[in-house]
Amino acid sequence: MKLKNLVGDRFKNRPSDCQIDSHAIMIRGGYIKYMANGIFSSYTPVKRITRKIEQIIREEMDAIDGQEVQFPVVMPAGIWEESGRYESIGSELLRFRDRNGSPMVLGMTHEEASVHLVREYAQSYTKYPFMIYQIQTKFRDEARPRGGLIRVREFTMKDAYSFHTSQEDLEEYYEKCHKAYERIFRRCGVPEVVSVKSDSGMMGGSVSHEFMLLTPVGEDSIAICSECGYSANMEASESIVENTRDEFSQSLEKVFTPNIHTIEEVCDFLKTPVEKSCKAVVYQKNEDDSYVTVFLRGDMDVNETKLRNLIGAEIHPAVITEESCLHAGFIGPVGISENTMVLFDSSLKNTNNLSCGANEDEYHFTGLDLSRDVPNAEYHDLAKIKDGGICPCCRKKSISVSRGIEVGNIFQLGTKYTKAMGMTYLDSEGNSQYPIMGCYGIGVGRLSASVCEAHHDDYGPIWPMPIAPWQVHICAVRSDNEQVRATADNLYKTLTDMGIEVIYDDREVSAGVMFADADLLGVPLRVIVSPRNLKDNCCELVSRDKTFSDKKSVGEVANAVAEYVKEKMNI
RNA sequence: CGAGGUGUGGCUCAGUUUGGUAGAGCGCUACGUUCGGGACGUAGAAGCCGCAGGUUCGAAUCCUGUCACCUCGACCA
Repeated sequence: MKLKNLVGDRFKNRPSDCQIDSHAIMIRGGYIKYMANGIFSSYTPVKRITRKIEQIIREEMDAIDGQEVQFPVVMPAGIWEESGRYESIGSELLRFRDRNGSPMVLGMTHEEASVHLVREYAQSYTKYPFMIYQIQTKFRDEARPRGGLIRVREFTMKDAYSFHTSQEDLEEYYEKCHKAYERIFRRCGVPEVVSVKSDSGMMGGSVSHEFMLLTPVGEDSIAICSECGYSANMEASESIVENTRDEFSQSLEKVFTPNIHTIEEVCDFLKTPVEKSCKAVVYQKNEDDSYVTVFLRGDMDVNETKLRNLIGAEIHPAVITEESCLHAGFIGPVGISENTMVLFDSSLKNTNNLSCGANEDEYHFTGLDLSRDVPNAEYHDLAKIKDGGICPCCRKKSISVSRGIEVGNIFQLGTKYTKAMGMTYLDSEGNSQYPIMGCYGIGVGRLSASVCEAHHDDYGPIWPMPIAPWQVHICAVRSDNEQVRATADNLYKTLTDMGIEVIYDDREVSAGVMFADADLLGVPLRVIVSPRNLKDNCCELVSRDKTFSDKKSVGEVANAVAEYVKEKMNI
């Protein structure tokens, strides 16, 4: 199409309320228009981008046997009452009543709808497994939208739901979906998206991953190990922070004099009854029979799960007593402060040392004989992971913490929704079973904004060819010149006939305006037709990212463009 | 929901302290001169100064209330 017909203003000033670049660019470039808090309209360029992203998603979902369906945006409260989420979700779920006074909700996610859709169909194990997905508008009444399309209240999302008859089958499919996601992000031009372990939050279930585009403006903090590839959202990451022995000892002395305390003294300090003061978790290492002992405070149940993931071994809870300490190789009382755990290994066996735990501000227990050198002792605070900290997986000091935008996620849901909503099937032996579910989401609009955030310069976005609003941008500099106009018109027609998507700027404006607008549209390949070039009977090809430029004779330019486009489409 | 900030043509902002006819630049319209990185001249159009009360001869400006937005928290399939 011709640029002069494109609806939407492009302008020079950065709007003052835009905090992040992608937001400013999308406003300045005529991509989106603000309507209300967290609610935007999209102009043609961003609509074309998201349409292409959606098409890529469709192809990859279909390739793993997904079936596209569509759920309603407006749903009766009833099915949300079945799952229990009508009550459990807060004001993020928009509730209202229809003309008859029936309670309704605006869909913010569609687990309930997906179960509702298939629970009559899938009553036999022979129907499984299957996956259904949709690409559709969702509404979440977010407390604080921000960053243009990064965090909005109304948005388009691809959400998929798979149903299985065994955990193994779910895990196998989950892995397939994980790989499909990697292909999607690669094809959208952001192969740098990483998957990280995450908390499953209100979705329920156990295993989940988030797909994060790493960028300083992201809302989440992610810990990544450069050595072993471990990665996790900070919310979910187990962490190990090493304290040097000196720091540790110094801090410890502020709280206790270095001598042996009784368990009563420690418990008194911790304000915890003796009988339920602590529990020890002891497990046996694979190698050389040595022990690692972890002491948890009695009410730290949540960390037990994390710990199991961390250690990858059975854990044996026991109330700490003199006996259990002895068993673990230690003598005397042990206490742990809130959010603090201590790991140490059995090379300490038969010393008189007890362990000490630390958090950032306080060191809460004692028994350590500071006069003795204990070279193998490790003092760890598992409460917070830090930049430069120790990787919980490979134990090297190789953790780096980055910010990231969550552009997708995948969950192993289990039977939470099928149970709650009474969906069952008969297995091959005639027993009634609950199907096991997985769910898989990608925020389409957020992904487009994330690509912009990851690939832009001071002048505008640099869209990857597969999702660019147009593939080629023709600038007819001095279109009042007859030869320029004729050449550019002809090139526009030729390329369009070849099936290439062209935005054609034949306005009679100065070159500066023309190039600035082209930069804001971010089309990956630009063809400049101008009197200066035509003097040599050629046209100029320039890539938006400035890494490529070439001159081709007027006769060759169309083929050269087609070749370039074709090459860049296959990334 | 808590703390702070901002509301003035489409955009960026000045004017508010000390009340006195509504301002600039960009953008927009017309004509002319320019023409490879947001050119210039001339002439125009466009604003109930977020909204509602109040004080005053007179309010963008002072007072009260309210709404919206921004930032930081809380929250967040």
